[in-house]
Amino acid sequence: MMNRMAFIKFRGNFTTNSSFLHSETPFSSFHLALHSDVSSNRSMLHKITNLNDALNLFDEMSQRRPLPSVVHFTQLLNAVTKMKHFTYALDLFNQMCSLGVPVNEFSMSIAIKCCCQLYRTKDGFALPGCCFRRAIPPNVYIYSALLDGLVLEDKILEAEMLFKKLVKQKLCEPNVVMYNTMIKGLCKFSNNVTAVALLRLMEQKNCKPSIVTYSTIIDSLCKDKLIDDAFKLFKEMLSDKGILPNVITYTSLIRGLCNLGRWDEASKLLKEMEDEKISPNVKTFTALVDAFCKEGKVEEAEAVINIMIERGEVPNIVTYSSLIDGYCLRGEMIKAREIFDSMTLRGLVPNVVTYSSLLNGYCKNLNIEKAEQMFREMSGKGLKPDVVTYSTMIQGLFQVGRCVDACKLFNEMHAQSLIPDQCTYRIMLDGLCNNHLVEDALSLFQLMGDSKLNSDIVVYTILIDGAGKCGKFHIARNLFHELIDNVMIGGFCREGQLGEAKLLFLKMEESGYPPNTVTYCIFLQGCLKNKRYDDVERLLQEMVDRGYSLDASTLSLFIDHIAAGLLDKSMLKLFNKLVPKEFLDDPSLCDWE
DNA sequence: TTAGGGTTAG
Repeated sequence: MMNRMAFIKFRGNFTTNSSFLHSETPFSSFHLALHSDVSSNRSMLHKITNLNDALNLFDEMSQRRPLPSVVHFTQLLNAVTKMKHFTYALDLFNQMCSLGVPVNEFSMSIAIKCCCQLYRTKDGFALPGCCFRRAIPPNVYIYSALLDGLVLEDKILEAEMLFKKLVKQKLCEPNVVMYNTMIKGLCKFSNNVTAVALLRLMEQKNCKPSIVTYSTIIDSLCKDKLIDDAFKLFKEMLSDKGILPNVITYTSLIRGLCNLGRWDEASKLLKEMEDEKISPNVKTFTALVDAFCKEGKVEEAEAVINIMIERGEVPNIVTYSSLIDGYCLRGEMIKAREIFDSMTLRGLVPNVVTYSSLLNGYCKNLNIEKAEQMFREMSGKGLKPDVVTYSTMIQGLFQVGRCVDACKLFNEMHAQSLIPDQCTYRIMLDGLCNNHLVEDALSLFQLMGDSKLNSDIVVYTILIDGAGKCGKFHIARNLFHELIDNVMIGGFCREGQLGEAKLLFLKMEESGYPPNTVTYCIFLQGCLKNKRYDDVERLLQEMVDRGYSLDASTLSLFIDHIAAGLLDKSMLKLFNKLVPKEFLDDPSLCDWE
């Protein structure tokens, strides 16, 4: 079970083309275009498909007097952005400013988008200030670009705060794209409930949801295995709203069904989509390949690949990585290696995921030397092992009893500024316990600050089991009590039995198992969800006194309640002491008062 | 006469 947040997309670096001065394109044609009418200039801009042409055209444009209009510069800026050369686009934007081109909200929004795509959303936020100085009112395009940047960087709380601030202070009226961006962010964190609530809010505010809105939520529901809810929404979209599904909507649903092993329904849906004259694409086929491989059905997966090739679709790196997983799962490592090697012949360059798949295969088949070889090989190729690679390797080392090496690698991972996730901690704790190092496991458990990790029932099970096996029944019992209490309090809160929850909460202290940070978060969430606010402030103060902190989901709930005017703003002061610093590093976003 | 949103793997 992998945390969805761990799947941060790989960002490829582009290389600078050094043949800047040796371009084969005759620039005079672009030059001429600028003299002629606007429409032909536009068509010229459409023909620019490489960076050199664009940069040369920019040079030429900037030497002309009078300067071409901001519209022409913006078109060029956009062309560079579409090529994903964000650094160059930003550089051009700066040059535009130096040249005195009167930049407007169009060019500004492109510049902000570039900052955000480069994971420099903070710099993007500096630009609206620049907008004000230039008397450009930031509009819904600019704010949407910033919102998208926050979502891209997983700063979901800041994204929510920005969105609410925009609405509350009437800085702009969110449109369908802005709603979709916020919904995408919520879905990225599996907050489907709020995503659907936002969909309903859109309807209320007469902002028509689009196919993008529905597809985003449907995809998220499918990823969380809530396939029936996904189909409910699918039907609503089709029957009530008359919005037609496209290949993306179908692909999400087919993947959802396949991952649950509901093959018959998946194939029915595949047929339905073809009847609607919507052709499956590489991603649709890859979803099938992946699902077959996860069940070890590599023959079926290979058959799908053949069909897709017959249909003129080219399998990509994702398709083959899935196939490698399939063979690894069956222990057919020679075949897995063959697929890996054949990728290069097809012009596909294996990436971190591909390497990690094969490495995982070697670990699971207890060929640790080969796994270590892959680990070194990928570094040699300039690919940095990520959290998943490290976790896989650590697990492999524990499995062959090499605990010291496993711990070394865990430390090395820290040194590389990689943050261990839920999966890494489970592997570490399990590895230590299985190798009779329960004391070490317990100290590591104490060090795990994140309450999401601390409330992980799997983690508790590993530890209780480990402690029990080593005869440390006292420790096992303590852990068991902690777990049971947290589960019970959570259960009472869900059922609306706040009185029972509170009773148990108070009893914990008396019986020598004091509530931990997780217990507090669970109980506080219960109070908020049941609109019982009498104890909230006192509980927050207790948390401050005990040095505990609020986790992201509890904090997000608090923000919702404060924004809705259900809680006193004076509580915001307590948050400063209870919120991990990284959530509040941009004070401009937190001025609710 | 220039700007924004949704689907792929470990």
